[in-house]
Amino acid sequence: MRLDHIDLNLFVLFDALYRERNVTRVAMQLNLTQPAVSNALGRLRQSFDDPLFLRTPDGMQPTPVAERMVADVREALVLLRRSVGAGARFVPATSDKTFRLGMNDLAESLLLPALQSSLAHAAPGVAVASYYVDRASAVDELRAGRSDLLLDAPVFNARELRHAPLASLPYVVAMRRGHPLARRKMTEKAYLAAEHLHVSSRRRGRGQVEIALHSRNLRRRVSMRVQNYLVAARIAQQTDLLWTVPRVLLPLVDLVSRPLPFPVPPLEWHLFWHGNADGDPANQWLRQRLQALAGDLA
DNA sequence: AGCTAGTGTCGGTACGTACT
DNA sequence: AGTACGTACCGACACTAGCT
Repeated sequence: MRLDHIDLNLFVLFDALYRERNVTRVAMQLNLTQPAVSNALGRLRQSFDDPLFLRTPDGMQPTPVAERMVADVREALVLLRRSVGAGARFVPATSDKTFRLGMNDLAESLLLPALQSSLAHAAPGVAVASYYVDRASAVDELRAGRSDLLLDAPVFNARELRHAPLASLPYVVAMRRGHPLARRKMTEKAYLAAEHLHVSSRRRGRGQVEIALHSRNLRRRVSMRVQNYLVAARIAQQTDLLWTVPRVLLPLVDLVSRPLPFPVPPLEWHLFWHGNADGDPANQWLRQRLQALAGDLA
């Protein structure tokens, strides 16, 4: 394949199709018709002598050749956009960009209301879409540009990612109003004797509390494990389960709290993005916004 | 330099095909 | 039947060669 025989715009289409997995949506994004995109894909297929994307019930799935190409294509597009000036400037007041964020419902509850207020003033045309992103696919999400930023504990060590600390959230023990343990000081003995509620979107894996207890050869009994914080709050309000949560959540729920009777490291939130997006002004702008909002949380 | 005809490219419409 | 991708064909446009 000779580069002088290929229209470089086809790589823009390739990038969009890799992200969207849908020819029709790509056509709308690029202001083309579906057949125009289909024809362009045909030219790409001819150039690379590979189908690149296969039609499946789950959309247009990339072939191994496309998978091998995508990181280089995206990197090249970032460099091109930077050098030709398109995208080199990000003007929040006039931008209609949609930022795609990966975060759980705790982060959504704590950050998105303030982010929306802040955007309404500074960037009225900007939209935000938040998704739950599985840790196993997090690096792929960022590499493919399907997500702009991810918010999670510092659990990723892929060299292609960049990250920055966002917030450090200390834990407390929360429980319903009128709970028998709400009237007195929380002791380690009382904590360990109680039944607990735990929030995690993963099927297995120990949380921060379990790790802290394990280091002291202690265990607690988790009798209910759920995947989102708003559900957990309702359960805690209606049962005697204790819920060890970041203190910052308390203003959002009708629960009382006590200090933890043993040391547990705070929940560390980091912001992750792909190295390709490191110099992207829009990505930089949103990172700064989120860091400012997270600073207000603390 | 300006005009014209031939050629290639690309995106459009219309329609076919596959799948749910 | 509805949705989505691929194909056939057509027109617009750009480029080039040849002619005046």
